[in-house]
Amino acid sequence: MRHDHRVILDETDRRILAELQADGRQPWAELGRRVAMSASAVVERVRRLEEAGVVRGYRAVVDPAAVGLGVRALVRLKYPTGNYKPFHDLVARTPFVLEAHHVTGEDCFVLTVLARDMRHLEQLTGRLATLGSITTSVVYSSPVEGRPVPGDDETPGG
Amino acid sequence: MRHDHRVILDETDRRILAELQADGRQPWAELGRRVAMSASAVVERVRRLEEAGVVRGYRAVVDPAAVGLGVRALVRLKYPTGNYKPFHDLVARTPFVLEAHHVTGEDCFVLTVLARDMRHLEQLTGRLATLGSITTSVVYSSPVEGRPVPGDDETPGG
DNA sequence: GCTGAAATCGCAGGGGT
DNA sequence: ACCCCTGCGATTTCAGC
Repeated sequence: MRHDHRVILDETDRRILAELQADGRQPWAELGRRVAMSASAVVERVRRLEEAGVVRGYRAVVDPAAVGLGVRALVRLKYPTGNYKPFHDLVARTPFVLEAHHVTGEDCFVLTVLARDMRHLEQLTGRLATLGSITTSVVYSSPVEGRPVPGDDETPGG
Repeated sequence: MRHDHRVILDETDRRILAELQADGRQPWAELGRRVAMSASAVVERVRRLEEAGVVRGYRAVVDPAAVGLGVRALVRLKYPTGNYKPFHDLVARTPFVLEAHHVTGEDCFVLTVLARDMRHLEQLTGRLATLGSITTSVVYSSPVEGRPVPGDDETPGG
């Protein structure tokens, strides 16, 4: 659970990470079978990966549309000041903001937002617009989503 | 595992989803304790949530920086034509593209990209730039990340 | 990293409200 | 529709090697 320092992974570690990103709930015994190790050995490796901060946890993947949040949007925010307090306060009490990234470029922040419908999105963006100038892009579809973090040596023809 | 049609969730379902998004690997017995139900009852509910497409799976959360991918960027792509084949082909064989969203606005696509370092990012964006005009924003930090999908009635003072 | 034994869990079947 | 209990096989865990 400590630092973010680089960790050296061998081939088995990478296979374990790929497996756990594909199915985070499979039994250790099953995972052991897939990477050709005993259950106890695989558990020890996973424990070390967690300890090293490589594996940060396990999460169920929930489909927003299935729970009534059918609209997804990316909101870019041009934030005028260096006082980030109002920004943090607003996103902290707005659970529909799934992500907020501080980025280079003209737009200081990029947010990923979920909304029930366009009316709800209008309301959410209205609140965000009190912080600064925003640009909203509504997501039509996501051709790529939920890809696993690749192993650090992966370079498949490109 | 069926359609994306709306599903009606009660309070218990929402608590289950919150728990499984916080720790997707906890034993059903433990989850039952937390929502005050027997293990078998909680398993039955989770099975139904999976069946309905609300829970799409379980994934380990891997820290990209810990495996040597210390750079994250958002790449906006102004795609000139309606022929999406070259785009899909390129992202399909580029595992460092974690997400690709088709969005409204001037930029047709927004991609989330991981890279080992700036040199690697330069290489990746160079490839993407063959498809169309791009705008790259490098992520400094992510004040909000990995938030759970909120219950559909959540409106906490905001 | 492997084995082996005890505790725990997962999974079906059956039944109650 | 929803929930609980029981039984058995599989899994987890922790010891020692």
